[in-house]
Amino acid sequence: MNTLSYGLLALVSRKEASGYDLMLKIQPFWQAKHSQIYPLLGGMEEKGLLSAKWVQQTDKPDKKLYSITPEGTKMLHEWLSEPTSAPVMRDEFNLKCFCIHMADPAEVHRLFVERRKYHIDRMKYYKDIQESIPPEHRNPGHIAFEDYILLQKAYMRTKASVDWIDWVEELVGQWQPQA
Amino acid sequence: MNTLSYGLLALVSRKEASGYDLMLKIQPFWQAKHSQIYPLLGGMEEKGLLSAKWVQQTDKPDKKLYSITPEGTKMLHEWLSEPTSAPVMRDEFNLKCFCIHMADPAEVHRLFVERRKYHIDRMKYYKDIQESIPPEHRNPGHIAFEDYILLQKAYMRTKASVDWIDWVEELVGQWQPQA
DNA sequence: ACATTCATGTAATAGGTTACATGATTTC
DNA sequence: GAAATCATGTAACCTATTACATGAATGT
Repeated sequence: MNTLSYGLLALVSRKEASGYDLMLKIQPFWQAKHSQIYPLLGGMEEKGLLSAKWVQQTDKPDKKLYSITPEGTKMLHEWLSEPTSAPVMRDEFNLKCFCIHMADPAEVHRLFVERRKYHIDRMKYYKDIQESIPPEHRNPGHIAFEDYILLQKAYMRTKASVDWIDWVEELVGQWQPQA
Repeated sequence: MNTLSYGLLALVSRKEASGYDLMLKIQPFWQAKHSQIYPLLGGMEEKGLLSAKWVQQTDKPDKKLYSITPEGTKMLHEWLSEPTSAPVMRDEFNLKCFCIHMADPAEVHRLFVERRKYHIDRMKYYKDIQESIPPEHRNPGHIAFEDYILLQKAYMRTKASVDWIDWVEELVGQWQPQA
C-alpha cells in the first residue's frame, strides 16, 4: 500500500466513487493519471479493502463504483496513526533560477512574468472550487470541511509564491538603476 | 536529459563541484539521493556536457570534480528558453486530511501539531542557510543572489503552511464551544 | 468535422527510493 | 567503541508518465 492508495481509500471512505471520479477529485492535492489509479483500485479490491459494483448509465458510459469495506476502514485508521512522510516539492522553475546569472535579463523577466500568471490562474482555480462549497458545509464536522481547508492551504501557498515573485521583482528593480 | 540533470548542470555552471557537493546543494530545492545523481553526472560526462577530474585529498576521500563544457552551457541556454513544467507537490499530510471526519479529534490535533513543528524546523533550516550568505552577495549580479531568493521562497511558502495550520486551529476552536 | 468529457483499462518507459557495497576520517 | 561526515558507485524495486487501445455522447 503506497501513499496514493491510502489517499484514494480515504476519498472512497467519504463517498462511493468511480476511478474517474477519484482521478478528478484527487488532482488538486496529488497529481496522478488514470493509468496509475485504475490498477491501484483493482489491487485494493483484490485485497478486500474496497468493494465494487458496475452502474449502468444511459447518457454516459457505464462506471465501476467503489465502496470501502470494514477492512479498508481499519487500514485507514492504522495509516493515520503511522508517521507522516515529509512533503516532496519538485519545481523546474526553481532549478532554472540557478541560471539567472548567465541568462539574458529579459528572458529571466519573461520567466518570472510567465510563472506569476500560472500561479494567479491556480489561485483562481482553487478559489472557484472552494466557493462552490456551500457556506453551511464549511464547518468542522462536515466532510466538505476537509476540502474547504485543503483548498485554502493550496491557495495560501500559491499566494506566497506570487508574493515572493513580487518581492524578487522589487529587489531587482531597486538594484537596476545603480548598474 | 531530465529536469534534475539540467539542475545539476546549472549548479556546476556556477562552480565546479563533486557529486557529493551537488547532492547537498540541490537538497533544499529538489530531493534527490546520491544513487540518482552519480549516474546522471556520468551520463552528462559521456555526452560531453561536463568534464571531470579526480582531486586527491589528504584528510578526506578523493573526489571527482565536474566542470561545465561549452556544449553544456549551450544546453543550459536552450533549456531556459523551453517551456517550464508545472510544479509537482506531493504531501501525505494533505491526503490524511481527507480522514478528519472519521478520526479521533485528539489524533487530528496531534497530526496538526506535529506538522506545525516540522514546518517551523524547516523555516529555521532555510533561514540559517540564507543568513550564511554575506549581505554583500545578496544582490542581483551575484551568483549567491540565486540561493538567497530561492531560500526566501522556500521560507515564505513554508510560513504559509504554518499560517494555514493556525487558521484551521482557529476555525476549529471557534466551532468546538458550539458542539 | 473536430474537440472535449465521460469511462476503463494495459504496456512501455522514465524517474526516484531503498538496499547493497566499500572505506577513511572525525567527533562524541 | 559508536555514530556521523565525506566520498563514490551499482542493483533491485517501486512510483509515475506517456503511449496504446476503445468507444459513446455532447458541444462548437
